[in-house]
Amino acid sequence: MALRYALLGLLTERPASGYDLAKAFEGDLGRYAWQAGHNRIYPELARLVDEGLIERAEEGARGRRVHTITAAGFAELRAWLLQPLVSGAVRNEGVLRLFLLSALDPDDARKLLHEIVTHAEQELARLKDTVSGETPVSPEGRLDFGWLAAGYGLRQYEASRDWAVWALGEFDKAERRQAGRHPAA
Amino acid sequence: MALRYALLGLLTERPASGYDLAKAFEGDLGRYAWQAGHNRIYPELARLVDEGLIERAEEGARGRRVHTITAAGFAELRAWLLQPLVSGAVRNEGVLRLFLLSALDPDDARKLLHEIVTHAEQELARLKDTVSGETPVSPEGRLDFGWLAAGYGLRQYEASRDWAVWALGEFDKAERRQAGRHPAA
DNA sequence: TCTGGATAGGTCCGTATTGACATATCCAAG
DNA sequence: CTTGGATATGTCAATACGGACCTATCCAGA
Repeated sequence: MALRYALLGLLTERPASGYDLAKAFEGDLGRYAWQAGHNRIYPELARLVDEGLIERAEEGARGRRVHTITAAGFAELRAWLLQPLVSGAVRNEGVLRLFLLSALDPDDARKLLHEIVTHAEQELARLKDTVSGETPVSPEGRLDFGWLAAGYGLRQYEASRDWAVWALGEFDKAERRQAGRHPAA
Repeated sequence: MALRYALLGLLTERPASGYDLAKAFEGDLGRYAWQAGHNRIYPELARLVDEGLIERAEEGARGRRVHTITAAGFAELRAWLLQPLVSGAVRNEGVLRLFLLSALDPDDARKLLHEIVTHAEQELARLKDTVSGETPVSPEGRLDFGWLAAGYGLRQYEASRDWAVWALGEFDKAERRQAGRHPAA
């Protein structure tokens, strides 16, 4: 159900072809929020057309077909966005790995935590550029999806990094406690 | 593919029945990392047994069958956890809504952002209790999954709240810029 | 004793999703 | 003028998943 809203949302920014939309999912949208390939997008676009939530223009060059959101489509999107906050589907392989970290022995776990910190720092550098560099408004004066997403990603990675640093400290503490309980032979 | 690792990971903490595992997904694990109902869990456990990654004990009361991770299962889990960081499947309806926020007109968007801030504050209060209250180590001296997860959730919600506050500010700025461009009639 | 809630296991069906395959056009660089 | 890469759209089969449904046991409290 979420894919259709992602598509409707993207189409409020500008009319787009399935190909354009597939590319949009390759950015921060796909990294933090929802993923979809063209194979999933084309059938869903067809359904949205059937339901009158979007309109499809005639074929352009290379069979390109541009889609535009309708008033009905916008109403549907708005209803979904404003419905009471429920934590719906959540699926994040990266975070799952973080959670399962304590299954490893301390050396492995620490190695992984250090990697997380390094990785987060890299992403932070990239995102800082995006957030500070890009013009924040669309021609009509609306904030840009990608820019908001980058701002979110930035804070997300800061949180991840801080968590990893905290977890490293906790691993150290736990180990010291164990050492105290079983003094060196 | 991730479900199996989640199950293997949970079984490194302690042997568990399918029912126990289903409950584990109702906590912070399911909220931030990966969701699964018992309808997905039972078939996957059967597959893991077939592949020799876990072992299933005889039936106890109410047909309860306790599963234990094998050495092979642990090796599989470890390999997955230590494999180079790739951003795998990500799916988060809540974050998607945040990203699509700028599709709304400023008043609606602001309303939603305020809700996000309120909601985040509530969750923060709950998580602060968990993180500060619970004993951080298992009997064998290993850090508790749930506790690490709560620590992550805490930082996550802080990031969400900060983002929403930042976004609110940006909406204000954008609106003031628009007002400047089209002075009040 | 009986009843409701928690424990415990499971199936089935429709939809969502992914990976692989397939095709055609446009265009710039060699 | 040809070739490779980007643009563009699709299908199909296999798997993953979620919601709904079903059964049965244990036990505490009314």
